[in-house]
Amino acid sequence: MTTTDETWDIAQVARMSGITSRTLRHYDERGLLTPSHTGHDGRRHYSRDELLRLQHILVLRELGTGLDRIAQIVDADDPATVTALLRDHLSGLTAERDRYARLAATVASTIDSLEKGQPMTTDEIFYGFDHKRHEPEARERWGDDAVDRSNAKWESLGKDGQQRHLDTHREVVEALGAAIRVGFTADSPEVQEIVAQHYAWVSLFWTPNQETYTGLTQMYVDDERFRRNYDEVAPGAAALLRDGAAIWAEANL
Amino acid sequence: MTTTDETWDIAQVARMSGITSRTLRHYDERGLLTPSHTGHDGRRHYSRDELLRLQHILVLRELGTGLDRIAQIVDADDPATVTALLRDHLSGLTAERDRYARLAATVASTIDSLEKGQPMTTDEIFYGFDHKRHEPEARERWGDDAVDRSNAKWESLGKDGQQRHLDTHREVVEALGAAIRVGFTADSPEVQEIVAQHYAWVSLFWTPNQETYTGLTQMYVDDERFRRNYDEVAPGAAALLRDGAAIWAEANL
DNA sequence: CTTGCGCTTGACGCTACGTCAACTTCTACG
DNA sequence: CGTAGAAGTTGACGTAGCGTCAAGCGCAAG
Repeated sequence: MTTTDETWDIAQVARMSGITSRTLRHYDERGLLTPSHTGHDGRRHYSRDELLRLQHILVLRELGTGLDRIAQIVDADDPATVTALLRDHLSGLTAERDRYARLAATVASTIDSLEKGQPMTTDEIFYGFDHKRHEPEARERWGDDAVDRSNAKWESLGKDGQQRHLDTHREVVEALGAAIRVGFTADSPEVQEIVAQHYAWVSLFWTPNQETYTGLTQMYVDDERFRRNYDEVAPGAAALLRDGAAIWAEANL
Repeated sequence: MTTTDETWDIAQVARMSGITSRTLRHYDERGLLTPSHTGHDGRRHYSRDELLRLQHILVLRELGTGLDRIAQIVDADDPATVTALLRDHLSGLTAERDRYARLAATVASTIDSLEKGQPMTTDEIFYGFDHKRHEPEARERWGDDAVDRSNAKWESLGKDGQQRHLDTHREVVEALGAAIRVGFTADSPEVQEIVAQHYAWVSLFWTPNQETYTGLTQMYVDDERFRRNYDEVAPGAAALLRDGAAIWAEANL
């Protein structure tokens, strides 16, 4: 019983997370992270939920997302939005990694030209330097559009609709399990129908095209966390969805 | 002749580099990047030198260095400082890459906990999240201390001392070449003496310890750009310096 | 002659905190 | 029990790196 009632004061949270207490106070001020309760003397106390939310916030902050948008994202607690956002997250992380790889190449080039004293062409000078294209893209990806629309959609569903939406995903996963047990193949009309349902489910918040949809389902297979979610109903469910999605997407997207 | 007299106006530079004209004006204002000349109407014109300087600036900016410090760095045009700084550059870039790898792991962990609804321990929540340690370190590494001392040292040398310093490195490289041709081994007193000279040369601006010094000389071998600089005098010069440094550092650092 | 484009110089705005300052509260110690 | 010191609190102002007007000028085209 005592383990679930743990709370931490501002200094402990600061040490654990590696940010300053000032930042925590700032987040409280902005309404981004409110302490679970405040002592009679005004001291802030945080519980496990706040720690998770904070970690969520910090990951997004690392990616350069503004606090306003972070608030929108972490407040969107429906699974479809979270799934879509995390997918972008992961691709954002790998994109960053690639960006630094290109930067390293540019630095090496610069070293070369500095050491040799040889001039580079103007094209070479800024090669691999997508700087302009990178920033706006990052901001667009997390733009008001996508997130706002997503949140608005979710809100507009009402309590009932939200519950139905959650149920829909359950149904998709279980239909996949049933299809596997019966032995349907990815190109069967039955599985294609399930894929269509899944696409409709995802599309409620985010509209993938052929490429991104096959990429999404591929990730369900590649990423252990997602795969487990599907395969716990029936082994191979994630793979079946991916294979079915590849066929379906080519025909319908 | 016409090729070396090229100039570009602010809009062209902005397009090439991917930054805004406002930023270029800001850099002019700060004295960070002054146009090669200004038209009678006040219009800014940039030549090749400014483009190179700008690229230098932008690379540093990507790494999160402040404009003040960027100015110090790009104004330090001596090879020892540049060598040390670029070494840190490259390690900084790979560190960033690693950081994003760890972030990806954290994101995956978060996905897991969100999907499963299972609580993570407080340690797990912030695992791989060196956030606090990362930022200050980056700022420290480029801190006033190192760069200021380096610049001050360089200035204090005077024109003569600066030239002597440049010559010293030439001497070290050529001594290595001679040692190779004569067949001296890394543990020979002659090579050890050369290493001592090289260490003294580096130490004028930056004082490596055993680990960082062996790391530095290892990089001379690993990085093609640096290696070429040594090996063009005699093949194997970089490797000989590294091997000698390993022995020398263990004995003297 | 004027319209419009692209530049110019101020000047103020903004984000995400850092950094005092002045004050309260809890804990430790004599 | 009194008090010092550590650690929290709330304002409030400062900072970096530009974005974003506003107002004006020079030049080429119509």
